[in-house]
Amino acid sequence: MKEIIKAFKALSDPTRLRIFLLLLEKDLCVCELTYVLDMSQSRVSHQLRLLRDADLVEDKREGRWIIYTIPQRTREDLEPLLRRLSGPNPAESKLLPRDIDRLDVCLRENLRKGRKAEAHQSSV
Amino acid sequence: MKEIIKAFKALSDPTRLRIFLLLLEKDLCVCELTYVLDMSQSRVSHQLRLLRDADLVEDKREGRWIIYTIPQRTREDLEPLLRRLSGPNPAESKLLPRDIDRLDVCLRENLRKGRKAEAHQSSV
DNA sequence: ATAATATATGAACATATTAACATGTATTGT
DNA sequence: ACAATACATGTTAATATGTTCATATATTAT
Repeated sequence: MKEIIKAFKALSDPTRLRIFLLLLEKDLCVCELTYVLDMSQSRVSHQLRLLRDADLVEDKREGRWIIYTIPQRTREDLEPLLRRLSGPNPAESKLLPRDIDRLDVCLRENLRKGRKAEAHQSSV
Repeated sequence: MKEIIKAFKALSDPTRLRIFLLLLEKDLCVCELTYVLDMSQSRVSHQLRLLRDADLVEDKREGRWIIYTIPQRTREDLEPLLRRLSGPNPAESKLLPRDIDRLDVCLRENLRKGRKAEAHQSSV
């Protein structure tokens, strides 16, 4: 029962739910999440820790980055519920449009490898 | 997204999760819940309100009592998840043994109709 | 080695949540 | 009408949570 509560609690905060929904779309490192969410790195790290403590995400180092992932089991447990819960169209992701946009930008500009996305307003 | 958060938040408190799990087993009135949980009536009422605000339970007056129910839709959404989440045996209820016991007593003694369970320690 | 990048963590503060207590309302029984 | 039962609600105090700021650690590049 403690584990159930931890899991629900972890997902009952807007910041963490946004992170979780983003990770459902794609594995991401902290700096990518920081960019997409437009929040301080420390804030993102803190919340990632809680998600990890609740066993909702896993992390693995990959060179300089630490990539966060949702384990398959967790995905199977929660994805169906998230699709069903509230909202007129249960099929579509519950992500904020804003987060979808910034995730797109982040992936197109290859934030992780290229190190050139600091000024993402720049040239084509 | 706000609704999702409300639902998760509602289930992320031990008191409310216990109530929810009890209601999954059987529709109950406030005084039955108060007895089973062994808590103050006001505390139970408060928590029921939050569950209701999160659309996780419904209430209907029935004579002197107000019966709390989990709507079918909600049941379908959450029962599978609760069965899967953590615990060696996903099939069994996640209820505390203590709550199971007291629920049994409560139902055997017919707390609602009989008005005789005040001193449940009493005679046969 | 040193600097730069990526991430984690600890302390302090503000805010939100929970529980206890007192009290209010609605229904039933006499 | 009155008392008793069932339930709800407002207020306050204790506790938990989220965010920020400062700082620490780990990896890579030079």
